[in-house]
Amino acid sequence: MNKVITEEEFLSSYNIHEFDIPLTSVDMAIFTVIDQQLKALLVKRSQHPAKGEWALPGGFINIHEDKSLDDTVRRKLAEKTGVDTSHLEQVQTFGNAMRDPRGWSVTIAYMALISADNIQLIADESSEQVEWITIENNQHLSLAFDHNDILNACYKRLKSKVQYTSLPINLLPATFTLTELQKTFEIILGSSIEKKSFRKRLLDADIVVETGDFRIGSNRPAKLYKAKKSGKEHLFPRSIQGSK
Amino acid sequence: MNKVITEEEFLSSYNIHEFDIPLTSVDMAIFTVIDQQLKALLVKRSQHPAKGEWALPGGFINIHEDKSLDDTVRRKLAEKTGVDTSHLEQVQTFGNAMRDPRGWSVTIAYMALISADNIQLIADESSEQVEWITIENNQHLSLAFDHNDILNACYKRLKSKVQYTSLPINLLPATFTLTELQKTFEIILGSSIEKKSFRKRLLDADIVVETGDFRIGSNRPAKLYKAKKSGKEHLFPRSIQGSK
DNA sequence: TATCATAGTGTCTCAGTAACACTATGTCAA
DNA sequence: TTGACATAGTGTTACTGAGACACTATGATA
Repeated sequence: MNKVITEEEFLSSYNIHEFDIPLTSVDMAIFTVIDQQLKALLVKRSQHPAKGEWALPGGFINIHEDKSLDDTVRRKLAEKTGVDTSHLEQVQTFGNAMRDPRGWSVTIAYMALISADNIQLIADESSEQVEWITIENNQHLSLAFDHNDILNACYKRLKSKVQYTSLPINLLPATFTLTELQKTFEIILGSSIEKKSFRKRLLDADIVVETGDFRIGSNRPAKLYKAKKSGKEHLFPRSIQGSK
Repeated sequence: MNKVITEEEFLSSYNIHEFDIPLTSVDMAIFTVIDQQLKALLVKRSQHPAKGEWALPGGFINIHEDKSLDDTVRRKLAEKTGVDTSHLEQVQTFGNAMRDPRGWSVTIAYMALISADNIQLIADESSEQVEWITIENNQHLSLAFDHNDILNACYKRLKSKVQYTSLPINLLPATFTLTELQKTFEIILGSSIEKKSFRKRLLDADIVVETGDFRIGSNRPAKLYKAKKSGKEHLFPRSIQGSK
């Protein structure tokens, strides 16, 4: 005969430590553009497992400190870069029995897009070195665990987003010229974009505004723009292709 | 003085049960089309917590049986529907301290698109009832945990996919007429599509082939088509809008 | 003051969706 | 047997936004 128990009774006798459950963590690809190159942040692990290997920043959820996954990710981002606001996007969750020598594990992968200006990289007890590395098509990196796959998934997401959203605007400083913005898009896209098409698309979308200032160089000054902070990422009606 | 230990030593003394880690599970929205309506599969929970409430099918990763997250999801799908092949897509991972009364928990949400023909729903020890419920815009369901949010995220993903991919073809039986396919797209999209545009788009994409058979009704017979099994979901160059 | 380099524009082409009127072909009832 | 009907399927034009590319604009510099 089965005894019927209430939810309270069930919960009071519930002990998570009795179950064989997977380890769950968060990893992130933090992207920026420096010197006309797309960069991602890597850390050299100072702790086991994979000690001494390069990996994506990340780590475990602190169930006492973090209220949500986003809290965990924002905490990790701030720990390494000091940045507290940026575009943050969940990309994909990886989970299997093999990816971590500690056993069955799940990691929720995020990508962050940040502007490189005023960034001070921070090493801490979990990482002896923190560095920007250049991301290119079809390159082979030997990262810890399955972080190659994770980085590739994030890079792929970023590349697809540059085709139909204005999102990569978050990689630039607060003010920028349209040429600088176009260059950034081209770097991610991996091909050049026709100037007029790009400008028309962008200006029609009404997502940038002139600041009134100019970037002065050794030629015609360029208007400086800033992103309109609508919060929403603009979706273009057609994807941009690039060609040359 | 710190003793330097090897990775082997580290792993041999590592015990996951010592840590405060979140519960990790998988939940899924299984979509199909029945009687010209989009349906999702719900189960009535027969176990605590949220006993007696309707919820999305899902459950814990069995770290001994499942090699990967996909294995877990496929296992859950087969347990409820008997279906073993279908379009399966990871949608979003939800994780926070509040969503489950057992404590900090993470769930990886998937959506599955299946054809409704020859489906026999299966109740088991974790669910006393299994039912298809109709999905509509802006409806309010009272599901267990945060399953409302999860279902909405999956529905949103499905709606966005119908605009620029051929993916919803997976909701139909093996053979179908173009009108039936268009109806399905319209149901998900929530608005009607211009017939010629739809047909041109679809036929140009080269993703369906005529079977040679016809659907006989009380009027002109319609050609039956089947999906070309290229495996890849076709991306249309522009999104479909719908209007009337 | 002419040259250069980069900023920014005018305008045509092209591809794919939207609109809509049209034709085609089966069933069914008189 | 035939004509109304309902749904299948087509022809054709308009519209929209990206691509191409030649053009003009404007500051620094020699």
